[in-house]
Amino acid sequence: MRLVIARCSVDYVGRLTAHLPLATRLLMVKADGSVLVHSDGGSYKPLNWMSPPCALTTSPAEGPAAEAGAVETWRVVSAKTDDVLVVAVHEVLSDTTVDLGVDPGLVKDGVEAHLQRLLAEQIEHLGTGHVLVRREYPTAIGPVDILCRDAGGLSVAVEIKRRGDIDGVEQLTRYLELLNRDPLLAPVTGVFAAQEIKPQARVLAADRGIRCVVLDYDAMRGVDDPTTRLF
Amino acid sequence: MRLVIARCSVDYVGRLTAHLPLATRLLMVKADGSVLVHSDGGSYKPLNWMSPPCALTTSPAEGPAAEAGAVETWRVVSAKTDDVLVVAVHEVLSDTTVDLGVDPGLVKDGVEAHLQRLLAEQIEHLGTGHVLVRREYPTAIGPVDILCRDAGGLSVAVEIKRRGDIDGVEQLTRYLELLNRDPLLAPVTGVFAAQEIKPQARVLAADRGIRCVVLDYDAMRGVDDPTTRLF
DNA sequence: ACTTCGATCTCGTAC
DNA sequence: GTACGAGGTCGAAGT
Repeated sequence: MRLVIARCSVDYVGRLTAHLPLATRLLMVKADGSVLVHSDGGSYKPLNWMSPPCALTTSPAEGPAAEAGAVETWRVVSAKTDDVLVVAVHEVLSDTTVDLGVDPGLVKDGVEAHLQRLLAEQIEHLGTGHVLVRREYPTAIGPVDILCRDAGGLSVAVEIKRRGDIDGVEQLTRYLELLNRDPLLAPVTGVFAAQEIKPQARVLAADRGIRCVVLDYDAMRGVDDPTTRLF
Repeated sequence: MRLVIARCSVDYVGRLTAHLPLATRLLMVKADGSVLVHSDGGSYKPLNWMSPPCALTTSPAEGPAAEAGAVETWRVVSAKTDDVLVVAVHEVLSDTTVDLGVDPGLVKDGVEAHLQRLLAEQIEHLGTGHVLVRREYPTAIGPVDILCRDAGGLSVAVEIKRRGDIDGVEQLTRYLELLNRDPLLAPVTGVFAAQEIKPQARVLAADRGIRCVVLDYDAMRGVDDPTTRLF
């Protein structure tokens, strides 16, 4: 990895065009050739960048760039598209290279899959008497997150999202349409379960006769595993 | 901005939990207190991070961390949530601080919003006699990009995409269904406008009686602003 | 290889 | 501020 602190201006041309006026920034060049332009704020997203696979070439500044005060021009060209990132380097304040090696990678826990497992174990959150049939119940257009039966023995298809948006309701609607063609299951009702449900999704769900259930992840995890966080 | 190259392990607990085993990485500490953990590959996204507003405190390693070989512990705590990022620093290979100042920021061009504004200004691209009613016309399930009336005074709902895919046609279909329930607007026809329309989207649109219009962004921008960019 | 979908999404923008 | 849609989305999992 190469880290350059430089006064520079940056131009990107690709799916959109973008320009960064002259300022002091961090230029990060990774082993795979990708380049990130970071400022001293914002968030984890760089101001501008080029994703791998790509190639970086540097040359002395020429023409208008040189006249504007640039001393070196970086051209980062995407290997697959015709995207290009051009950095006009005016002054290099620091330039260091370090070998980091390959990273062993990230281990995650607590995403939607986890929520699905918890709800399957605590299916009573959908109402007294509910019984799990199975998770990832297969259909021709993909698996339904959960299929269960209510206190009356009627089939209930459940779509789980971390954040309940309109797309999730559409998805569940398609499943319900399909499941209701199966005489062994029909009638199948729908439940849209999420940690948070957007008003628009609620409206659409109501219009389709789909019930909305808000899930409390922390409470569900608390029941599942009483060990609390120690940090 | 502070740049530290260090052998470290990282743990994040917040909306999910995540762990990074011991390896050499770049730790970027920004002026707003945010911390980014980058490896020498991947993409512009860090392996792990803490978004601002947050606070970083460092202390000598203690207990299990110290026994595992850590010399220093970084705790980055979010100011608004209870998210926390813990970095166990085992060895510092480099530690530099540089003052970048405030960045003047990015100038963008060519996104969907721009396309929408241009089409609203040049609504005649939909056909002679078309008149704009309004952009972002509100409905219960979200705003329609553009509502206008054709030469005959009939309502036309327009969905704009950079790339016209099947999803966009579905979206427009939902809007049309809803808008046509309004006796003051009905009958409402649909126009699917995009720089590029996929064949499948075209077929679906035809099936739904939706007209497709391909937009020439460069030409529309040329009318709006004749200055072109030269690279 | 391609598609689909989640994300500690981030980011803009309209209300 | 909040809510919602787009993204140069990125990335993983399944087909």
